[in-house]
Amino acid sequence: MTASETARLLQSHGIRCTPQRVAVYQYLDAHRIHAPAEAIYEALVQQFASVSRTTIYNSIRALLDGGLIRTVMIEGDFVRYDANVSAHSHFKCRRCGEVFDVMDGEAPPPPPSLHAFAVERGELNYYGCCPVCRAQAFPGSPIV
Amino acid sequence: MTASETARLLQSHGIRCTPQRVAVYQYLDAHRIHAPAEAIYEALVQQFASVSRTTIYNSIRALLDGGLIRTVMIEGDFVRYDANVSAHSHFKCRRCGEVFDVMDGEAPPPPPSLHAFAVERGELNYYGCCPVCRAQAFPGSPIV
DNA sequence: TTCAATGCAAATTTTTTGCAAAGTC
DNA sequence: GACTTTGCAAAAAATTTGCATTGAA
Repeated sequence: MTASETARLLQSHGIRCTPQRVAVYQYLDAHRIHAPAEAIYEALVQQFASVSRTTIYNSIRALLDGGLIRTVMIEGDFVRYDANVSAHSHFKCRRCGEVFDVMDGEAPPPPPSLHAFAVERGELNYYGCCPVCRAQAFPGSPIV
Repeated sequence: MTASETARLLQSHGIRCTPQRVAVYQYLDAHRIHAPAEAIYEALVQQFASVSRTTIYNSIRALLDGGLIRTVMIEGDFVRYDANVSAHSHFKCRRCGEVFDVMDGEAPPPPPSLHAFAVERGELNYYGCCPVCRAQAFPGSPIV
């Protein structure tokens, strides 16, 4: 996605455009690794030597408010962000820490006890050990 | 649950007993509000004037390792803890911040794409507006 | 031109660490 | 008695805030 396409996307979501905001969105869109703010900062500092963490957090907030990105609340010491806002869930490997997309799973509809609640969204996370880490733990076993 | 009953419970889970650990577990068991470490600290400081946050975090870690409590990863600036380790999910009201138990909902079994992953657990969160906050937003409407 | 965003520095908040004293088994 | 936990102080890490300067519409 080019910078001007991204700029139009932000504007169509009511987000004022700045080069930094465009770059934050482009980073998250191109690197679907559920990056935390610090990773975005480290990537953007290559392009904008003087970019600040404040701007990263400001840009993230603007993109969240516009609905262009989403938080991923999963075990870890920081909040992760995801440019994939379609229905899907996540798996976190407790060994290597990586967060995987689970495209064929999504939160079930709200159960009866939530009938009086206004439910905006559901979020489904799985935890365990990924195939690569399993292979390291049990060398020789097939990865399936 | 008395202190000695709690002490036996911790020991049966391989957790060494101290008065502070017993109190942390008792607090979480009695107050099912998905408390963060700070709330536990504020409660325990009433009983143990000299208790430290370090001890709260140490105790939490011991209880987590023993499987007596569980983390609740949901939007917010801190980790919450839950003495209810049975299958259930959570709802967070984005207006008042409260986290509700959803006893009739739980994470679905891992979908096909996770077949090569060792899945330890699933976690299901909902977000939105609780009945009380809805009533405040739309006065006069029935809470259902 | 007007209002909003950037970037710096400093503060705030949550959680972790090093270590001597005290406690558990 | 051996080893662990406690609690203090300090550090670390993530995020927020105040404010002067710059930039977008």
